Amino acid sequence: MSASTIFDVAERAGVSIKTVSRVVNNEANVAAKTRERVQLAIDQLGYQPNSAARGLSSGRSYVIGMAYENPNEFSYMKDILNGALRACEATGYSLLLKPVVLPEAALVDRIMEFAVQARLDGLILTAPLCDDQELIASLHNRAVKVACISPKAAVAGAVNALSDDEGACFAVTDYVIRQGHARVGFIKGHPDHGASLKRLRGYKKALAQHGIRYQSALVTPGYFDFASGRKGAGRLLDRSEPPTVIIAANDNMAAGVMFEARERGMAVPQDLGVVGFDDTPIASQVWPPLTTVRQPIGAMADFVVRQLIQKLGEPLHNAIDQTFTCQVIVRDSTEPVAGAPSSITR
Amino acid sequence: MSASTIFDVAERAGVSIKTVSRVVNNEANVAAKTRERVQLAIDQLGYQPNSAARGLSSGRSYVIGMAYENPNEFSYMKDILNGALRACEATGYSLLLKPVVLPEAALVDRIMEFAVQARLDGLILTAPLCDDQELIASLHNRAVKVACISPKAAVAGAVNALSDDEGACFAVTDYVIRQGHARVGFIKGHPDHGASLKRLRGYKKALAQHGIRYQSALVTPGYFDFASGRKGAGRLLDRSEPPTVIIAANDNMAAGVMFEARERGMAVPQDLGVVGFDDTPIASQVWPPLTTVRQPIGAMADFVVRQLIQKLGEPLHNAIDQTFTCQVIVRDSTEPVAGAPSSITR
DNA sequence: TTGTAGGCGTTATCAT
DNA sequence: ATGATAACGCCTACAA
Repeated sequence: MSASTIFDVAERAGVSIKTVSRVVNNEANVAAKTRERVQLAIDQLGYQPNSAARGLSSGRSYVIGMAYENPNEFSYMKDILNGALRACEATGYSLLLKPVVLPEAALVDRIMEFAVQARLDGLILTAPLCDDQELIASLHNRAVKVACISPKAAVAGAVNALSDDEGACFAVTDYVIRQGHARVGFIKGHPDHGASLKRLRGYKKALAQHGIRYQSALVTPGYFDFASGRKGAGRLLDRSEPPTVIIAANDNMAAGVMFEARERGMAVPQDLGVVGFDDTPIASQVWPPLTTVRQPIGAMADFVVRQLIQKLGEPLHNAIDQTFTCQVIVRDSTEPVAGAPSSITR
Repeated sequence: MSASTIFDVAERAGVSIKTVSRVVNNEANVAAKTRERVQLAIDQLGYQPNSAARGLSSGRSYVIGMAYENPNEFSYMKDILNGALRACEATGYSLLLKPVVLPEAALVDRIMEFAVQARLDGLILTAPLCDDQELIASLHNRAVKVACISPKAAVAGAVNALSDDEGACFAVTDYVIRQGHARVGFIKGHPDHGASLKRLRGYKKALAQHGIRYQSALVTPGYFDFASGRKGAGRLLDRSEPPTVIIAANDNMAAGVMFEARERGMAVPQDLGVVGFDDTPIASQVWPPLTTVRQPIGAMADFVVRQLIQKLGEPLHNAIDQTFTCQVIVRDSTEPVAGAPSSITR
C-alpha cells in the first residue's frame, strides 16, 4: 500500500497532473468545478505531495533551520521553539534544529555546513548568534535567507524580531523606585547578548528620570545563569551600602539572587526586593514568586518564521523588523519599602 | 554558484556516477585506488549529496520524527532532544519535532498525519505517548518504525529505552529510611506515565525491606508539575502524623514541596526532608539543593535513535529494549534525623 | 483554462 | 570492479 501520487489523483479526477499540481499549490487559472473535482480526488485518496520530489524539482527544500546557543536553562528557547514549530506547521515547512555550544571556534563553518547540507531555505538565528557578522556575511553569500531573534540591532537583509528590552527594564526599574527604593542594584546579562545592554540602558534611564545618581558600585556583571546571579548578589550585598532591591537581567539570575539572600538569612522582599526578567517557570517556583517581565517570545518566533517564508522568493535588501513590547508582572518578591510613598497598585 | 552534483564528482574523478554513489554510501566492491580518487574529488568540490534526490530515489526520507507531550517544565525533554539531535547528526538523519498537548482527542490522527506527510523513516515516542496502543497499532500498520522512551513496558516490534525507575526509587527510599526516617511520604507521578507506578513500587519495596508498614495516608497523587507537588505536600503535612521526609516522583513536584514547607515555616531538611527525581536544573536552584535521582536521559535518546536507524531495513518482530540504571544524587535537602542510627556516608 | 515534455540528482537494476 | 540507463514524483517552461 504505497502512498498515492499525483498521477493517481489526476487519473481519478480525469485531469492532467499539471492541473492537480495547480490545485495543490493553490495556483490561479483553474476552473472552480475542476478544482473541486480534483480536491475531491485528493481527499479520497489521502494524497500528500512527496516533499522530496517537490524539493528536487523546485530547488527549494521547504525546510528552515534554527541555530541557537544551547542553554542550560531552556525555558526561553522552549518558547521560541514552540512558536517556530507552530508557524512551520501552519505554513507547511519543516524546522531543523542546530544547537551550538559557545564559544565555538568553528562556529561559522559548522553552521554553514548545516545550512548547505540541509539545503535550508532559511535560517533563524537567536541571540547572540545573530550578532556574528562573519556568519551573517557567509549566509548572505550562500543566499540563505536569515531571520534574527533579539539581535543587537536589526540585521540588514534579514528579518528581525526585537523586544523592547530598554522600555521594559525602564518600566520595572521605575516601578521599584516608586515603591521607595533608592539603592537599586542591577545584575547585567551576558555581555554578548544585545538585550543585556538594552536592559541596562533602561535601568539607567529610570534612575535618571527620578534624579537618582547612577552608581557603578550597584551594578555588577552576570551571565544569565543561576550561578552568576548568586555571585553577583554576593558582591552587591557585600557593599558597605548594599542595595535594597536587586534587578537581575533574567529570571535564572534572580533565582540565584534569592538563593544567596536566603543563605545570608535575608527575607525577600522585606530585607531585599528581587526582580527578574522573562517570566520563565522558575519565576513562579521560587519563594516568594518573582516580579518579572514577560516578553512575547512565541509571537516573535512566529513572526520571523512567517516573514522569512514570505520573503523567500524576493531578494531582501532592507531589514524587515518589528519590535515587540513586554509586560511587567508584579509578584511577591518586591514590596513597598516601609514608610515610602507609593501610588502604584499591585 | 550552485552546489556540485554527483556528475561533477564523477567527471572530476574520471568514473561513472554509480561509482561515486558507491563511495558516498560506503558500499563494497570499489577498488581502494578508485575510492581514494573519488573521495579526493568529493573533498575538493565540497560535494554534499542532495537529500531530496536521494530520498526520492531511495524511497527513504532520512528523517525521523519525535512526538512528545509538550511539558511546561522542559528540562527533561531538553535532555532527550539533545541526545536525539546528537545521534541524528552523527548518523546523517534529520529530526522533526511534533509537540502535542494532552489530552488530545485526535491524537492518533494528528501523529499519523505527521508521520505520513513527513514520510518519516522512524518515529520516537516519549512517555506517555508510547503507551497508546491505538497509536502504536496505526504506526505499525503504516510500517513506521517506532522507538519508545520510558514506556510502561517494552513495546513489541519497537525499540525501547527503559530506565530502572523501580530500582532507583528503591535506592533513594532505602537511603532516607537508613537515615532514620520512619514516616516517609510519597507524592506519585502522573498516572499516565509508566515511571510513576514503577517509582511507587520501588518506594513500597524499600518500606517492606525495612519492615515498615505501607500507609496509604502517606502517599498522595501528583501530576509531575510544581503545583501538584505543592498541593500534595499540603495534604501530607496536614495529617495528624505527617511524614518527616517526602519523596516526590520528580524535581518539579519536590520544588513544590519545598515551596509549601517554606510557607508553613518548616525548615528543610531539619523539619522535613525532601527528595526529587530527574536532577533537572531546578534541583540545584532551590534552597537547599535537592537530593534526587539522575537518569541517563541523553544516553537513552541516543540509544533509541541509533537502534531505530539500524533497524530501518529489517522487519522488527521482537522488542529491542535496554534498561538504563540511575544514580542517586545526595544534596542538602535530606539529612539524618537527630539521634537516628546511620551508617550511610554522604 | 488545461496539457505535454523535460529535467531535478539520486539510487537500483542489470550489464559488462 | 565498474558503468549505462531507467525510475522516483514533482515543478517549470512552454504549448494549445
